[in-house]
Amino acid sequence: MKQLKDTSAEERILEAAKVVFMKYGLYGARMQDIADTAGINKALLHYYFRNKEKMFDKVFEGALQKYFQSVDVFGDTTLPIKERIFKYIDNIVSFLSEYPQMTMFIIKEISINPEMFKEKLQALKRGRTVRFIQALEEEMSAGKLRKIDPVMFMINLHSLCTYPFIAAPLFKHALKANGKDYEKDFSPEKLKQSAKNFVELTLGK
Amino acid sequence: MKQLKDTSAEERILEAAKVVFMKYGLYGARMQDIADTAGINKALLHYYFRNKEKMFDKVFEGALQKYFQSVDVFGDTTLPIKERIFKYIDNIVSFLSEYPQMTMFIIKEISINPEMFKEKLQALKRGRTVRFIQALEEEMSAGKLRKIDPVMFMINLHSLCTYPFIAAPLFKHALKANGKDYEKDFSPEKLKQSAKNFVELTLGK
DNA sequence: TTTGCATTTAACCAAATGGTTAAACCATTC
DNA sequence: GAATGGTTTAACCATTTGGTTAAATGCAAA
Repeated sequence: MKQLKDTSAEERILEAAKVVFMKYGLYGARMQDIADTAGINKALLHYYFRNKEKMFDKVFEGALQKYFQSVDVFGDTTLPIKERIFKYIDNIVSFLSEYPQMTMFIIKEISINPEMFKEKLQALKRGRTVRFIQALEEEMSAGKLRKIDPVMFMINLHSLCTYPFIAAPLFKHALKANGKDYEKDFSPEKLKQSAKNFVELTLGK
Repeated sequence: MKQLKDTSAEERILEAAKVVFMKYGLYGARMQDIADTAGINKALLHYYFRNKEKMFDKVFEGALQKYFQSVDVFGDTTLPIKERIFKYIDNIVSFLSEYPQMTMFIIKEISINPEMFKEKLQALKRGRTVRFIQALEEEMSAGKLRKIDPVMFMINLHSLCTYPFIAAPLFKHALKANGKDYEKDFSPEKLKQSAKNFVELTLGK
């Protein structure tokens, strides 16, 4: 089992909890596994974070915070629409390059236990997405953007930016067959460019 | 001849195992939970499927089988390229409409325990994807399709078809704010149409 | 040096969990 | 009716797991 060191115990525990919870989820994660990964005794976990759920909460809250930070740019009304979209692409792809498991973690845990996170989710969104969709519709009506289904556009945009990270293990496997180097196809820069192409292609310029 | 009950115990167990394993994964799932869901005694599980891992194997094998069935059409060289793509879109979207959690289940379990599934994955793919990408490249060279990065195209195509199901819980939450009925935006038919538009747009006609 | 406090540990504990066993049930066959 | 064999169950068992406790350690202030 991999160990983390060279930081305070509390930090090491949180970092280890992040790793283990992301991999196994709330139910699948084992306290002993977290302790081993952090390189400390199991009792320490309970000293710093009363119990498993409280520890999970800390980890999940941090994850949500960081995740929704990428989406916040949609609400920045000082920027023109397309720039907001491009910034979102840069944000989310860079973020997921660092934490490729984040999307699955958040979605899985929410779908397992929706009640647990209702308030937290409610606090994070304040109609950002819905308002942005309205802004899209307005520009389409004004003839500044091609008229398409704005909701489907948003879904597609998120899909292009997010799924490549989720499915990376499968893709790598499916594409590994001849001598070609497919790692480069997952480079963040290529993904960003591809998503931006999609935006230009569908919204017109 | 033995009379089939409308649902035999064994079938009910497998069905319950599917539900519970998909939700919690191998480590997170509890045998008692599976037994309760199936409405039988816990010992029955071990009677039909020796142990947890063997039961999981059965479930996972079935999942893989069904999942890769959707992709098989890429290898059907009797069909023109674009028709293969369109058929894949129809296949995968219809399949995921029925089992929205399938993608996450497969990817999660593989990423947790890659060794466990190496052989099974190896058996399922025989360069299908790689050969299809070569076919794409040939048609591009022949001027029949617009010249784009074929690997990125495949990644994008899968993303558009798959991610909407994965993220449905999040999307529904993010979009639920005014009186609009957003359920229709997740209709399989709309998704298929949107993915096909993407294909036409990027590969040219 | 000693006091006080945060940090750390080994040793436990009760409950949950995967798994076993032996017996009961029940329809069919002899 | 007895034997057969697949099906079902309650009662167990050993291990794992989340959580507790009391004592040890280190360290900074008095």
